[in-house]
Amino acid sequence: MPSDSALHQRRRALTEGELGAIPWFHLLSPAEQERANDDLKIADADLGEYVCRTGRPVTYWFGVVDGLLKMSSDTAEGQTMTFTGVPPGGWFGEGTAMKRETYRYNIQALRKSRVAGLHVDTFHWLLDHSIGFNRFVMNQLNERLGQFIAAREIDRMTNPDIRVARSLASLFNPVLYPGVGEVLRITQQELAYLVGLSRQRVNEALTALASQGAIQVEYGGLRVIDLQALRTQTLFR
DNA sequence: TCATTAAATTGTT
DNA sequence: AACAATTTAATGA
Repeated sequence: MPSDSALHQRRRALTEGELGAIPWFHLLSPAEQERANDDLKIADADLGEYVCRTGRPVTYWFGVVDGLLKMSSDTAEGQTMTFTGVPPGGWFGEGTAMKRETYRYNIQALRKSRVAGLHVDTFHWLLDHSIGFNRFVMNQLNERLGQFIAAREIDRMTNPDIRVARSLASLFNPVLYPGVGEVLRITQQELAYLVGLSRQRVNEALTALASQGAIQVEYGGLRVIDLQALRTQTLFR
Protein backbone atom coordinates (compact mmCIF):
# COMPACT_ATOMS: atom_id res chain seq x y z
CA MET A 1 0.00 0.00 0.00
CA PRO A 2 1.82 3.11 -1.22
CA SER A 3 1.51 6.16 0.97
CA ASP A 4 2.90 9.66 0.93
CA SER A 5 3.90 9.47 4.57
CA ALA A 6 6.52 6.93 3.59
CA LEU A 7 8.00 9.60 1.34
CA HIS A 8 8.66 11.81 4.32
CA GLN A 9 10.81 9.20 5.96
CA ARG A 10 13.10 8.84 2.99
CA ARG A 11 13.99 12.44 2.34
CA ARG A 12 17.44 13.89 2.32
CA ALA A 13 19.24 17.09 1.41
CA LEU A 14 19.90 17.92 -2.23
CA THR A 15 23.16 17.40 -4.06
CA GLU A 16 24.80 20.14 -6.12
CA GLY A 17 23.53 18.65 -9.35
CA GLU A 18 19.99 18.35 -8.09
CA LEU A 19 20.02 22.02 -7.09
CA GLY A 20 20.95 22.86 -10.65
CA ALA A 21 17.88 20.97 -11.85
CA ILE A 22 15.65 23.36 -9.92
CA PRO A 23 14.62 26.11 -12.33
CA TRP A 24 13.90 28.83 -9.77
CA PHE A 25 16.94 28.37 -7.57
CA HIS A 26 19.30 30.56 -9.57
CA LEU A 27 16.73 33.39 -9.51
CA LEU A 28 17.30 33.82 -5.77
CA SER A 29 19.84 36.00 -3.98
CA PRO A 30 22.61 34.17 -2.09
CA ALA A 31 20.81 34.67 1.23
CA GLU A 32 17.55 33.39 -0.23
CA GLN A 33 19.33 30.45 -1.82
CA GLU A 34 20.78 29.52 1.54
CA ARG A 35 17.37 29.62 3.18
CA ALA A 36 15.82 27.54 0.40
CA ASN A 37 18.67 25.06 0.42
CA ASP A 38 18.34 24.56 4.17
CA ASP A 39 14.74 23.52 3.72
CA LEU A 40 14.76 21.68 0.40
CA LYS A 41 14.42 17.93 0.69
CA ILE A 42 14.45 15.22 -1.90
CA ALA A 43 12.82 11.81 -1.86
CA ASP A 44 12.44 8.86 -4.18
CA ALA A 45 8.90 7.97 -5.16
CA ASP A 46 8.41 4.39 -6.31
CA LEU A 47 6.19 3.33 -9.17
CA GLY A 48 2.56 3.94 -8.24
CA GLU A 49 3.41 5.79 -5.06
CA TYR A 50 1.43 8.91 -4.17
CA VAL A 51 3.35 12.14 -3.68
CA CYS A 52 0.22 13.89 -2.47
CA ARG A 53 -3.46 13.14 -2.25
CA THR A 54 -6.67 15.12 -2.59
CA GLY A 55 -7.90 16.55 0.68
CA ARG A 56 -4.61 16.36 2.54
CA PRO A 57 -3.40 19.66 3.98
CA VAL A 58 -0.57 21.25 2.02
CA THR A 59 2.82 20.68 3.58
CA TYR A 60 5.11 21.01 0.59
CA TRP A 61 5.48 22.64 -2.77
CA PHE A 62 6.75 19.89 -5.04
CA GLY A 63 8.99 19.65 -8.03
CA VAL A 64 10.14 16.80 -10.24
CA VAL A 65 13.90 16.37 -10.41
CA ASP A 66 13.82 13.13 -12.33
CA GLY A 67 11.13 10.74 -13.47
CA LEU A 68 7.50 11.22 -14.38
CA LEU A 69 4.42 11.96 -12.29
CA LYS A 70 0.73 11.91 -13.08
CA MET A 71 -1.70 14.57 -11.89
CA SER A 72 -5.22 13.26 -11.52
CA SER A 73 -8.45 13.90 -9.71
CA ASP A 74 -11.32 11.71 -8.58
CA THR A 75 -14.73 12.79 -9.83
CA ALA A 76 -17.94 12.62 -7.82
CA GLU A 77 -18.83 9.46 -9.75
CA GLY A 78 -15.70 7.81 -8.47
CA GLN A 79 -13.91 7.91 -11.79
CA THR A 80 -10.32 9.04 -12.04
CA MET A 81 -9.56 11.72 -14.55
CA THR A 82 -6.02 12.50 -15.50
CA PHE A 83 -5.10 16.14 -15.96
CA THR A 84 -1.54 15.93 -17.08
CA GLY A 85 1.83 14.35 -16.68
CA VAL A 86 4.58 16.17 -14.82
CA PRO A 87 8.03 15.61 -16.33
CA PRO A 88 11.39 16.80 -14.93
CA GLY A 89 11.64 20.50 -14.10
CA GLY A 90 7.93 20.77 -13.32
CA TRP A 91 6.75 22.32 -10.05
CA PHE A 92 3.17 22.12 -8.89
CA GLY A 93 0.82 22.95 -6.04
CA GLU A 94 1.68 26.66 -5.82
CA GLY A 95 -2.01 27.60 -6.02
CA THR A 96 -2.94 25.54 -2.99
CA ALA A 97 0.30 26.36 -1.22
CA MET A 98 -0.43 30.07 -1.48
CA LYS A 99 -3.86 29.65 0.04
CA ARG A 100 -2.67 27.01 2.51
CA GLU A 101 -5.58 24.82 1.53
CA THR A 102 -5.75 21.09 0.88
CA TYR A 103 -4.44 19.44 -2.28
CA ARG A 104 -6.99 19.37 -5.05
CA TYR A 105 -5.53 16.45 -6.93
CA ASN A 106 -3.57 13.28 -6.57
CA ILE A 107 0.00 13.10 -7.69
CA GLN A 108 1.23 9.61 -8.42
CA ALA A 109 4.56 8.38 -9.73
CA LEU A 110 4.24 6.85 -13.18
CA ARG A 111 7.69 5.41 -12.62
CA LYS A 112 10.41 5.63 -10.02
CA SER A 113 11.03 9.36 -9.62
CA ARG A 114 13.03 11.85 -7.61
CA VAL A 115 10.81 14.53 -6.12
CA ALA A 116 11.97 17.70 -4.38
CA GLY A 117 9.87 19.40 -1.71
CA LEU A 118 9.92 22.91 -0.29
CA HIS A 119 7.93 23.42 2.91
CA VAL A 120 4.96 25.78 2.60
CA ASP A 121 6.38 28.09 5.24
CA THR A 122 9.57 28.52 3.23
CA PHE A 123 7.48 28.91 0.10
CA HIS A 124 5.68 31.84 1.76
CA TRP A 125 8.91 33.27 3.06
CA LEU A 126 10.29 33.32 -0.47
CA LEU A 127 7.10 34.95 -1.75
CA ASP A 128 7.53 37.67 0.87
CA HIS A 129 11.22 38.26 0.21
CA SER A 130 12.23 37.43 -3.34
CA ILE A 131 11.20 39.31 -6.46
CA GLY A 132 12.73 36.64 -8.67
CA PHE A 133 10.76 33.94 -6.94
CA ASN A 134 7.55 35.92 -7.36
CA ARG A 135 8.21 36.29 -11.06
CA PHE A 136 8.77 32.58 -11.37
CA VAL A 137 5.55 31.69 -9.56
CA MET A 138 3.53 34.23 -11.50
CA ASN A 139 4.89 32.97 -14.77
CA GLN A 140 4.19 29.43 -13.66
CA LEU A 141 0.55 30.20 -12.80
CA ASN A 142 0.03 31.97 -16.08
CA GLU A 143 1.57 29.20 -18.13
CA ARG A 144 -0.40 26.54 -16.33
CA LEU A 145 -3.64 28.39 -16.95
CA GLY A 146 -2.93 28.18 -20.65
CA GLN A 147 -2.19 24.51 -20.27
CA PHE A 148 -5.45 23.73 -18.53
CA ILE A 149 -7.38 25.48 -21.25
CA ALA A 150 -5.51 23.40 -23.78
CA ALA A 151 -6.24 20.28 -21.73
CA ARG A 152 -9.96 20.94 -21.97
CA GLU A 153 -9.66 21.22 -25.71
CA ILE A 154 -7.71 17.99 -25.84
CA ASP A 155 -10.44 16.22 -23.89
CA ARG A 156 -12.98 17.15 -26.52
CA MET A 157 -10.92 15.78 -29.35
CA THR A 158 -12.07 12.45 -30.53
CA ASN A 159 -9.23 11.80 -32.92
CA PRO A 160 -6.56 9.79 -31.07
CA ASP A 161 -3.69 11.02 -33.23
CA ILE A 162 -4.49 14.61 -32.37
CA ARG A 163 -4.96 13.85 -28.69
CA VAL A 164 -1.54 12.24 -28.52
CA ALA A 165 0.05 15.13 -30.43
CA ARG A 166 -1.42 17.84 -28.22
CA SER A 167 -0.69 15.96 -25.01
CA LEU A 168 2.89 15.57 -26.09
CA ALA A 169 3.11 19.24 -26.94
CA SER A 170 2.08 20.17 -23.41
CA LEU A 171 4.67 17.81 -21.91
CA PHE A 172 7.33 19.51 -24.00
CA ASN A 173 6.36 22.95 -22.62
CA PRO A 174 9.77 24.53 -22.00
CA VAL A 175 8.44 27.05 -19.47
CA LEU A 176 6.65 24.61 -17.20
CA TYR A 177 9.05 21.73 -17.73
CA PRO A 178 12.51 23.11 -18.40
CA GLY A 179 14.09 19.81 -17.40
CA VAL A 180 12.73 17.99 -20.44
CA GLY A 181 14.76 19.43 -23.28
CA GLU A 182 14.84 17.80 -26.71
CA VAL A 183 14.13 14.29 -25.55
CA LEU A 184 11.27 13.37 -23.28
CA ARG A 185 11.86 10.19 -21.35
CA ILE A 186 8.51 8.45 -21.50
CA THR A 187 7.48 4.98 -22.57
CA GLN A 188 4.55 4.43 -24.87
CA GLN A 189 2.79 2.64 -22.04
CA GLU A 190 3.19 5.66 -19.75
CA LEU A 191 1.94 7.98 -22.45
CA ALA A 192 -1.04 5.69 -22.97
CA TYR A 193 -1.93 6.02 -19.28
CA LEU A 194 -1.72 9.79 -19.51
CA VAL A 195 -3.75 10.19 -22.67
CA GLY A 196 -6.21 7.45 -21.80
CA LEU A 197 -5.67 5.30 -24.87
CA SER A 198 -4.34 1.82 -25.42
CA ARG A 199 -0.64 1.38 -25.97
CA GLN A 200 -1.31 0.06 -29.46
CA ARG A 201 -3.23 3.16 -30.41
CA VAL A 202 -0.55 5.41 -28.97
CA ASN A 203 2.08 3.48 -30.91
CA GLU A 204 0.10 4.00 -34.09
CA ALA A 205 -0.29 7.71 -33.41
CA LEU A 206 3.42 8.11 -32.67
CA THR A 207 4.34 6.36 -35.89
CA ALA A 208 2.06 8.74 -37.78
CA LEU A 209 3.59 11.77 -36.06
CA ALA A 210 7.06 10.48 -36.79
CA SER A 211 6.29 10.04 -40.48
CA GLN A 212 5.12 13.66 -40.54
CA GLY A 213 8.48 14.65 -39.14
CA ALA A 214 7.05 16.13 -35.94
CA ILE A 215 8.82 13.72 -33.62
CA GLN A 216 11.34 10.92 -33.60
CA VAL A 217 10.56 7.73 -31.73
CA GLU A 218 13.39 6.39 -29.59
CA TYR A 219 13.72 3.52 -27.19
CA GLY A 220 12.20 4.71 -23.91
CA GLY A 221 11.62 8.23 -25.13
CA LEU A 222 10.58 10.72 -27.78
CA ARG A 223 12.51 13.47 -29.52
CA VAL A 224 10.78 16.62 -30.69
CA ILE A 225 11.65 17.75 -34.16
CA ASP A 226 8.83 20.24 -34.67
CA LEU A 227 7.01 21.38 -31.53
CA GLN A 228 4.81 23.78 -33.45
CA ALA A 229 3.58 20.92 -35.62
CA LEU A 230 2.55 19.03 -32.49
CA ARG A 231 0.67 22.01 -31.12
CA THR A 232 -1.21 22.80 -34.29
CA GLN A 233 -1.98 19.24 -35.26
CA THR A 234 -5.36 19.10 -37.03
CA LEU A 235 -7.31 16.68 -39.15
CA PHE A 236 -6.41 16.13 -42.82
CA ARG A 237 -3.23 18.11 -43.01
C1' DT B 1 36.21 -4.14 -20.23
C1' DC B 2 33.77 -7.74 -22.35
C1' DA B 3 30.38 -11.44 -22.76
C1' DT B 4 26.28 -13.41 -21.06
C1' DT B 5 21.72 -13.03 -19.10
C1' DA B 6 17.71 -10.83 -17.49
C1' DA B 7 14.45 -7.18 -17.87
C1' DA B 8 12.16 -3.54 -20.23
C1' DT B 9 10.24 -1.61 -24.29
C1' DT B 10 8.59 -1.65 -28.85
C1' DG B 11 6.26 -3.20 -33.08
C1' DT B 12 2.80 -6.21 -34.80
C1' DT B 13 -1.11 -9.37 -35.03
C1' DA C 1 -4.32 -9.43 -25.02
C1' DA C 2 -0.47 -11.97 -26.64
C1' DC C 3 3.70 -12.54 -29.22
C1' DA C 4 8.37 -11.91 -31.13
C1' DA C 5 12.06 -8.65 -31.93
C1' DT C 6 14.91 -5.16 -30.20
C1' DT C 7 17.27 -2.29 -26.73
C1' DT C 8 18.97 -1.49 -22.30
C1' DA C 9 20.53 -2.75 -17.62
C1' DA C 10 22.70 -6.02 -14.60
C1' DT C 11 25.88 -9.47 -13.58
C1' DG C 12 30.15 -11.58 -13.12
C1' DA C 13 34.57 -13.19 -14.92
